[in-house]
Amino acid sequence: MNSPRPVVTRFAPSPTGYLHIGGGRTALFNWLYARGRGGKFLLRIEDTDRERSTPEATAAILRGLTWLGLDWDGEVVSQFERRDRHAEVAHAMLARGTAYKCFAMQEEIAAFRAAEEAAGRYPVFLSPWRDADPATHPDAPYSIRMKAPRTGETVIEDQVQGRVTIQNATLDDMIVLRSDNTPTYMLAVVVDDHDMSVTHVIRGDDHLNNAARQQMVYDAMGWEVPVWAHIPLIHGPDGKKLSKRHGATGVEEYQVMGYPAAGMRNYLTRLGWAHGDAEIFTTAEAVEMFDLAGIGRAPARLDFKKLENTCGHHMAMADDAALLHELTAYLAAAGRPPLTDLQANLMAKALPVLKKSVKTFPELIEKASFLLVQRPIISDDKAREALDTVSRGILKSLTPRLQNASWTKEALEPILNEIAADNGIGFGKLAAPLRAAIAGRTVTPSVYDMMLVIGREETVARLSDAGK
RNA sequence: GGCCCGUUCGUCUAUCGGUUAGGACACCUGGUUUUCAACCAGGUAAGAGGGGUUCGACUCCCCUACGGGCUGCCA
Repeated sequence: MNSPRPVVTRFAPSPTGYLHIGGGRTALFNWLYARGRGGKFLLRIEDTDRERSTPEATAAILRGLTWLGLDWDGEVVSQFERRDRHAEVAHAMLARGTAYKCFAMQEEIAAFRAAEEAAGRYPVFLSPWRDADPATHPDAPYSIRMKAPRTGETVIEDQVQGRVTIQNATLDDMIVLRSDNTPTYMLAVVVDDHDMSVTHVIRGDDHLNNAARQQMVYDAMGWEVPVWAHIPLIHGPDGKKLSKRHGATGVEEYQVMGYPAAGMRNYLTRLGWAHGDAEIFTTAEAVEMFDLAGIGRAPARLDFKKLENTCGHHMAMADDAALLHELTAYLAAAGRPPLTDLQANLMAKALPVLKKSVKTFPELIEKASFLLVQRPIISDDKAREALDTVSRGILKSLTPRLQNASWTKEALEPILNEIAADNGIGFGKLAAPLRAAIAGRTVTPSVYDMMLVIGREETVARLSDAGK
């Protein structure tokens, strides 16, 4: 609070799997907050758990962030590589008298906890070494425990949750440095956040209780406590914590499903955060509007329908060239065949029309099938029905009329209307076989749009094929 | 078990003691249309329950219920 320091936020995932959608949102909030205030957004990989951390997971997290468009400042920090510094701080605490050597064995502690729990009590392990005379210390491995206050309370001034008070008596003297000299998470986060000059810690509220213990470390070292903001976790549509059984939980899965990144950002920003009635906004606008005060206190549920709707708006407002670029990236990510040069050219022409009515890239591909197929076009069952003998005759009579027409909607419209009238049918009846002939299916964009995109030559060729 | 947090339409939310409780998604109806869409107009729909405080509570306090989190020499 009232800190004169420039804003520095960070995202600090542990590399034990893909980037979770909840983690992606946490990163997004940190990113928005920093970017909106001319601050820095840092990335730190919490890889101190050597058993579970993998370089593949780190790579996946970076890919996910990159896809979401969240760029970080400076180098990615590896927490593991900072272990010497963590140990150094633990020893500094020792020297300051805010920590002590504990020789209690793990088995001893585990047994104590088991016994307490069996007795129905809350196990707070009080180490007998807390006030022991150093002269009595055995020559044995030890861990370093923080000498936490036993009485009173610790108050967390949280920007989202408000003032949270924790009784110190419910907290035991946590270990900051293990007996093998490696730091625990509680120590490492604080040391890293301090060293990285992090001013605002925005993270999941599963860390709210941890904040009290971490604040004690800040106090023990005489460091300035950062601004806390613990945001509620994302839940599945059923209100339960989001897990695999709800379907996609990884950010990259959403890319593979074909959601545009801009729509994803907009949706995720609005999930658990509001700014009046603002619903659809650009990333620049989000950066401008985002604040901690707008974050809700209750966990929000993922709603795919709204995600799709939001994505639809972003598809429609996207820049054509950028959209084509993202489509290419989508195809690669989804393992679908890339566009040929010809297809890319046609797509560029069709995009201004197609983008208005699609929500995702798979839907875009579906609507664009007329320009992706090659002659001879293979019709589906419904299209074949539409191409009955009578219809084929009509198409045949249409072909020569198209040869000389100028290729604009204004010029084509009267011709098609005339053909329809000549055959005593409405335009709707004529449109069906036209769709079938041009696209091989009955659900397509408007016939004019298709004809204009593929051009006269191709249109005539397809109609001729169908007329045979 | 203990501690901490949360609870407004089905969903995301606005409201910051006085509103016909607003918007968006979804849903329903109608319109438009060359199909599916898109688009336009309208509609249904909410303060978990119970006590207080107050002239007046969705807003403040307490209890209950429900949901979530933490309770490791994991992060």
